[in-house]
Amino acid sequence: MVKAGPRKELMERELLDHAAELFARNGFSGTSLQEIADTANVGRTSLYHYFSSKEAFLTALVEDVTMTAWTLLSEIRQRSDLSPRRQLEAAARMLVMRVLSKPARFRVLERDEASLPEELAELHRKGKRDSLAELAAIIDAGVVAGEFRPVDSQIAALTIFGMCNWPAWWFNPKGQRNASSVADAVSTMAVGSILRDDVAGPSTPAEVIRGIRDDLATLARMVGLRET
Amino acid sequence: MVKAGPRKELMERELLDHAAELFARNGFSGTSLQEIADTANVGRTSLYHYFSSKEAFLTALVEDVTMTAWTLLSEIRQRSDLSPRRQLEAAARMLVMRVLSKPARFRVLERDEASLPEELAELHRKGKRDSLAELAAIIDAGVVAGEFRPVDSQIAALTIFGMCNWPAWWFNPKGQRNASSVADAVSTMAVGSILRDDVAGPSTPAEVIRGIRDDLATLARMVGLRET
DNA sequence: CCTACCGATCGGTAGG
DNA sequence: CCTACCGATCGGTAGG
Repeated sequence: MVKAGPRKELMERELLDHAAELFARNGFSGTSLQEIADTANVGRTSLYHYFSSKEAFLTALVEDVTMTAWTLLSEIRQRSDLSPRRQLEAAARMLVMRVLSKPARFRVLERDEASLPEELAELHRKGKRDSLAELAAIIDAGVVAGEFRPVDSQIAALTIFGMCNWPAWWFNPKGQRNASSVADAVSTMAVGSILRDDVAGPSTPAEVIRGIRDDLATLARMVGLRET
Repeated sequence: MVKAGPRKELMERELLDHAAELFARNGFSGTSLQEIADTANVGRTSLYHYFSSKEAFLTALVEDVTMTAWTLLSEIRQRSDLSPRRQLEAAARMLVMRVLSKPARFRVLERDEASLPEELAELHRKGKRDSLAELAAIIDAGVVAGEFRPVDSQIAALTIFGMCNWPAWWFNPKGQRNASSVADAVSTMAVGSILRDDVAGPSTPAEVIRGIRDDLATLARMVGLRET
């Protein structure tokens, strides 16, 4: 990695931020280089000093966003100190925080997927596929462990990605809610959405008795009795 | 409403379907009228016989989609035969089915919101605002009734919209899952995401005892005893 | 006068 | 970081 001059780096960063906002609002095709230049008060052709093409803006915007989710999800899934439920909670929280750290870039990536150069598009598709598989694996583990309902883990994983990505479209960094509280709320909802619970309520006396026995066992542990 | 010739209506419908797919894939700005014309095997200028401008395609695509959600949600919220929980379940199911009936149009509406003519954009914003309020009202009612956890109803409603809209981006009508089973899965997850349950588990002996008392009351009802 | 188009070309603007 | 341009293609409209 060649160290670029700080002036140039600063300008690149500023141009990218403007480009992200414009691409997120009007799309890649709907944004002209002239518009990007205008927001930065430079001539249009001067942009080519920093980015070799319009596509290079898009590449720079999304390349740091595309591949990271899979790595992070994989690390969470391998943490044996966390139950699947806690893994899912951590995963959802991480996904929301990640999305809210750069909301405009996520909207661009989601929106203008088809405009990505083929090599990057392939990385992006692989990243999505692998991330989905990691999240589905966490969910399957939780189903086997009895923590989660016996859901279709593909649909559940896709739906939870939806929950975690959606804040990119409505979150206002200048609003009253901070990213962390949104992440807490969404991750709690994500866990709740597939958590095994008394959805239907106990429906037979036998189930009620089993519930009482569970409660008594919990109570026994609390007061220090050995399990019988 | 003037009855148009069936031939013209048929052609309009076919053109709209092609336009929806192209707009959904490459965006409004990223799609040329030439491309739409090519997929329908007509000359580009012939399109002007059916639609007065490129914008008219966009308007026709989304105008039937924009305002309907609010009406349907409002009707569900006013059904006094349904508890808030069942209202939420019905609402989520309806939202998913609605999205999956025309996935491409929903993607276009979400993606190219900024390209809508101002009058339609205003309707769209109002539709989203009102729909959010209806869903939040259902959630608030459920919180008051004790069916739902005491969530921030705005965040919860936005997140549930996210869950219900996301299938538009991954659902494959030719795949093995049908729309109805996806709607069932997502609506169950939506309800579960805010349903009051033992999310944290009982944490004090007093809570365990309360749980046992609840179970005993349930058991008493089952075997026909009067509540004490 | 209507419909369903056609080949050609308008004035402007795109990325480079 | 500008001026001066290019090949092409854009959405939209002309006459027939």
